[in-house]
Amino acid sequence: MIERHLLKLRARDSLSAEEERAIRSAIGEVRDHQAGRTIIRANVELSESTLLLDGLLSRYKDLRNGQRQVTELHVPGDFADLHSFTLKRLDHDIMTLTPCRVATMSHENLKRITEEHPHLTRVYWFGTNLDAAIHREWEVSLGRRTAIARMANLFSELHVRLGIVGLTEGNSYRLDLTQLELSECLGLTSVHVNRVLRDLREQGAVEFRSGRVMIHDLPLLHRIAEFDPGYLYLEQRSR
Amino acid sequence: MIERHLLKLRARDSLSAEEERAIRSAIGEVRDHQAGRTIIRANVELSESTLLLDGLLSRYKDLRNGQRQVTELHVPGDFADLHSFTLKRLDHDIMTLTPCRVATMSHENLKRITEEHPHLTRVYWFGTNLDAAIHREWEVSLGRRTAIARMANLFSELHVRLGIVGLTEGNSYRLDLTQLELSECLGLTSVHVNRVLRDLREQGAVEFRSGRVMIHDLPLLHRIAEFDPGYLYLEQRSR
DNA sequence: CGTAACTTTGAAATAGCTCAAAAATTGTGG
DNA sequence: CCACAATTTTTGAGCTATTTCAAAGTTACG
Repeated sequence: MIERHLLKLRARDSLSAEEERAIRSAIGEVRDHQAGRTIIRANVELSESTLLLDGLLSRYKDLRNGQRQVTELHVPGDFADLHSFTLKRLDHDIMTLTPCRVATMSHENLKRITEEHPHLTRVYWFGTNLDAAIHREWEVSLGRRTAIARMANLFSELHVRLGIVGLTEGNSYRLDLTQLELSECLGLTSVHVNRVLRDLREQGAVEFRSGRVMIHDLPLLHRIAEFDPGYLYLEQRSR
Repeated sequence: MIERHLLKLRARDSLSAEEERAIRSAIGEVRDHQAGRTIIRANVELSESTLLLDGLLSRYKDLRNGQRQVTELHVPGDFADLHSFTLKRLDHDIMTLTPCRVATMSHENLKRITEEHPHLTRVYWFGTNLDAAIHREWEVSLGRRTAIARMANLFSELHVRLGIVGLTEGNSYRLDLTQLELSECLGLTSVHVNRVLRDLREQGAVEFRSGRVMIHDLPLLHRIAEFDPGYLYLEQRSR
């Protein structure tokens, strides 16, 4: 059930059997949500964090004029809101982009982990710091990269993150987003996303159709993106 | 010495005398740096975190074409790289924008804190989550806001953050940045920053001259920015 | 007091946006 | 499995916020 979560954690640090047991016993209820539901609202006091088991989640903020900016996408194995443990409430909403299965971990149980498992605490702290690193890379994309490089970056990032949890088939993966949703990640309009996708397709780098990303030339994609996976911290830390 | 750091922490959570003592005894060496120096380089293994006592620091990433994106500014009382404790290395550089005084806290001492002070650990974990919240708000600015709203947001954010640590004089504060440096925060060119600053000045909202921000109409500034300080988590959490 | 760094302004260029409509795809009830 | 409504994708044409390039002022300071 939490296999993908363990895969994600073990891609960066070792976990003892004891720690794995602690995680398993901290997990609570499992829930299913339909696509397109806001499952966590900003500014609501929270008493549990949500672990994504299956599906795609989006952290986003809406502006008054109706524009939306997605600040991070979550793939299976990610905590959607581990940060709510220390923040108590969120500054953004979280919604399902596809049908999702999630598990909860109460803040009470997380507190127990901080009291009994210092190393596991650091592993989870690392997890939220990884989210921040992803935010930073997105800031760079949004602030400085061209539309095509932003798109290429997003596809590259998801290729790595989904690969870690076994959700890629070689250079291809499911990504059930509309072009409008992509545009909300990239700070673009959906019309422009459409043109950028055509451009990437015609260059022979990637194809995005019917909810699937097919990378035809990974080095080219990385070149267009100026992609450096360093910010995903794939190396093993030694406790 | 670490008074501003304590002010920042206590704006969000209570600290026991014991915890304050633990922080004080974890602090190491104090160092001074000239303006314009990169004091922490991406991808270098780190064994200590850096607490900013005085001055302004910038987290930034450079692109191959020479463009730069700043991902966060740090004010006195902030840890510049508390995240290096769990990340071990950074995905970005950190430089001084003004002359700075910093103190170090070794990762060894931080590790001891995670083992002996679970609540203080959560307070520090909160600190890195606050940085992530700031990143998210910048993503929204960079992705969706107009140039003038971005500028107004940055001035509003710094007004709050500097206020917490006693570095504002009413609606005015020191901000020793060039227009080029501002543009690197906002994903704009320095030419456009210049025009936006004129616009804000002519509207009677803010004036930025000779390293000082003078807010003439705070409600107007907030209105232009669509500023909501919720993401700065100013309320007290109850342990 | 000279020089480097920074700010300001102008004019032309452009990446990405807006508006609008057509084409394709997907989902649904019968 | 079909028909059709809704959603999504695609394309076109004109527009605008911001950039680029260039040069002139201004400020800081060694």
